[in-house]
Amino acid sequence: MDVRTLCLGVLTLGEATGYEIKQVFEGAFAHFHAAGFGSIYPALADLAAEGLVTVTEVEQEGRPDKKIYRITPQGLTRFTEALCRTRPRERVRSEFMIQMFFAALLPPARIEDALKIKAGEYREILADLDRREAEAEGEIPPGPRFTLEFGRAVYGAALAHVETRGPALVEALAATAARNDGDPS
Amino acid sequence: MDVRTLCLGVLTLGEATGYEIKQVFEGAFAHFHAAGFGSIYPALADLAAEGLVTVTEVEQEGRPDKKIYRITPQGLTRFTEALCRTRPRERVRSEFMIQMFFAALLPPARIEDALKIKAGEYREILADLDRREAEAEGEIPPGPRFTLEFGRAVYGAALAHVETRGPALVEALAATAARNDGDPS
DNA sequence: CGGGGTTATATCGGATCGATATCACGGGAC
DNA sequence: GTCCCGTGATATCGATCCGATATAACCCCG
Repeated sequence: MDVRTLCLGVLTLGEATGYEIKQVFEGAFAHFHAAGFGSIYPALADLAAEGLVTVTEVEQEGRPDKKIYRITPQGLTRFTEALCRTRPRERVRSEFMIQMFFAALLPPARIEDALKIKAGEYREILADLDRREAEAEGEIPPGPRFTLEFGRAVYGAALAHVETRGPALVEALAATAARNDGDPS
Repeated sequence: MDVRTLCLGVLTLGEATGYEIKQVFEGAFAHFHAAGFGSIYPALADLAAEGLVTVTEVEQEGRPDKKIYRITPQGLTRFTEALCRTRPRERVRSEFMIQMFFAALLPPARIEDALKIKAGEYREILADLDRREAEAEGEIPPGPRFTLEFGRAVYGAALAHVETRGPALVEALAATAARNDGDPS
């Protein structure tokens, strides 16, 4: 699903500026679909040209005009169709896993650091999910709730794995490094 | 990390053709970094031009020439540096989560189907990881082992979540739909 | 003997990412 | 008090990446 369709989806939640849509991608959508300004602004321009959203320019003193986007009935139809038709793929791109896969090429201490940092990042993400739930106070609809809890389950498992299996990885790497030093056959 | 660097990484495991590199992306790397031919072939051409890999063309009857790529010492240095320098980000792009987030816009039966299909996909991925481990028979080095078990932990958690929380999602959606039908205020 | 899967190469257009640019306000550091 | 950084807001540009497509002949099953 392209960013154009995604923006349409965000606008089903209510009117928004491009900047606010970006905040949704960094907030509620952060753990399953991010997008940058370089995709969002052209997408909104296309949607407006197609009549799937309306634009209201609000003049602001000093700042650039604020453009408030609202979805049209055609836009909602279009989004619902796209949502139904889209086959639900899942792609991951993890430089962290690349580093772990090729861990033997780096010093064990470097891997140990990377594991510690990554554990910290996972804890932050989990804290963020908790915070978002606490702030909403039970008013989260079933769909968003499902995705939020999915995030918690997955990142919880990732954190647990890094914490429980990480030390064994570092040990194994240190042992191999020591063997290579001590017995350079 | 770009595909050029990734290909260099795959070649640290041994010589390979572009086609075989693609198979690694679909196998060992599948759950953390895929790549298509449209990225791999140009990447290999660039690497060869930079002297980071060598190419040996092997003529074959009928088929196109097979090009076997091997990493050079400069290539290994380049990859190790890139691996160390890269900050380990993790990005996810999940159309499945998008569908679940906007579940209220689709018929509950459609969501139920999507959940069932996704559970099946997760089971296949887990079976694939198990199969890969069984085939290697304990000869998996620590790095790849860590990533394989990470995949098991994460996809296991995802499957458990879909199976345990999925029914509650469908129920909640059905209840809302019924309320909207029965009491159209 | 036809159809589908495998081995193997490669390109092309469109989508996306990350960096960068601009402008001004408000608030905390010094 | 003034300087700088974060926030709100828009937008573009080049590099890269993705997906579809093209080509071509093999092998095996029915």
